[in-house]
Amino acid sequence: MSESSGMKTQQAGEDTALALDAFLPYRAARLATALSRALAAQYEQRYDISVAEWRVLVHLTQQTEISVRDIFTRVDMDRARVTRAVQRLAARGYVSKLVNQDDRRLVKLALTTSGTALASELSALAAGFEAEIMAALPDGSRDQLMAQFDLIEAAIDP
Amino acid sequence: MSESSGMKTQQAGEDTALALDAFLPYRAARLATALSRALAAQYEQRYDISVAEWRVLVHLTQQTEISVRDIFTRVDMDRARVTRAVQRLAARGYVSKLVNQDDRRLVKLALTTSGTALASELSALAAGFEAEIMAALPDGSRDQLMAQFDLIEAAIDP
DNA sequence: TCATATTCATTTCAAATGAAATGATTGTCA
DNA sequence: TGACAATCATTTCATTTGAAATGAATATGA
Repeated sequence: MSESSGMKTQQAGEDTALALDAFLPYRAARLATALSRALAAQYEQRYDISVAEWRVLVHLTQQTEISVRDIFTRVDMDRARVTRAVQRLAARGYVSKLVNQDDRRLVKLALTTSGTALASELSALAAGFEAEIMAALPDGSRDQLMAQFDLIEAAIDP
Repeated sequence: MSESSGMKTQQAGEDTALALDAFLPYRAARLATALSRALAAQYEQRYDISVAEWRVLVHLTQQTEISVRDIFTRVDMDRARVTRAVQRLAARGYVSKLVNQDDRRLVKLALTTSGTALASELSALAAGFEAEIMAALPDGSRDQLMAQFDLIEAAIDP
């Protein structure tokens, strides 16, 4: 407590100081890790599923018979991370891996029966988690946030 | 291209499907990495500074003579990561490390002259980067976003 | 057709990460 | 006062990460 009342021998560049708490990249990063941690705390130990595995599962819930590439181009993970997540999921029987016969470089991924069941449980859990958080925000905040996120991402890419 | 027109042998659980593109934790993570990557691309090679180092620098711009703990409790990094970032910054002469004589367990961090100069350049670069992005959003979006982020973080913590 | 380039999934390897252990210092309370 | 708990920064160690290399398959163009 004596620390915070200590004299500052040098006031660092007042003029150039960046308000970290209002700096978008930093706040986005902080928000993302807080959300990820809080959500992961609800399923990681209970289902023994990592964030990467969870993303692959949910992605397969939306679209089945897709390749590793289909996932990592849409889901913001690199190829290696997707490959590893798929390996773990396949080893535990949640995901099936077949060679795509139309193009044998591609892998054909799909949820198994138990994978579908697991994904359902996880989706429900995730939806509940999100609903709890959104309840603390004014109505319409969700759509507003998504629209803002879309605009920001669009402003970055090109 | 033949891939996307392939038949789906199994339509995965329509009822339980989670819309990943509208799922807050996922979108926050995607936004954060996109912002972090785009910003880092502007300073990483030019100044040879990592994201962790950048955060420590900016934090020291706001408050000088602080401890490692002061940083990692506020800046969403764990102790080890802050220690390492500080080590690299100190080795290159951007940050000074002294023992706090009031409590000799604590380290007293401060920017050096060259560290202050570097932080100024980086802050200016970062502010410009952010300004470009915010220009693509309606007026007031920034405050709105920060307020929403605050609410979400508050809904998570307790 | 055949040589070359490209695409895909995986593996390799070095670096980054973070949980837990460590050593040093300070706080607490009987 | 003195034993024990708590706090701080750092280090250790096992895991995760991602860029680049690899090997297999397909596309392209002479």
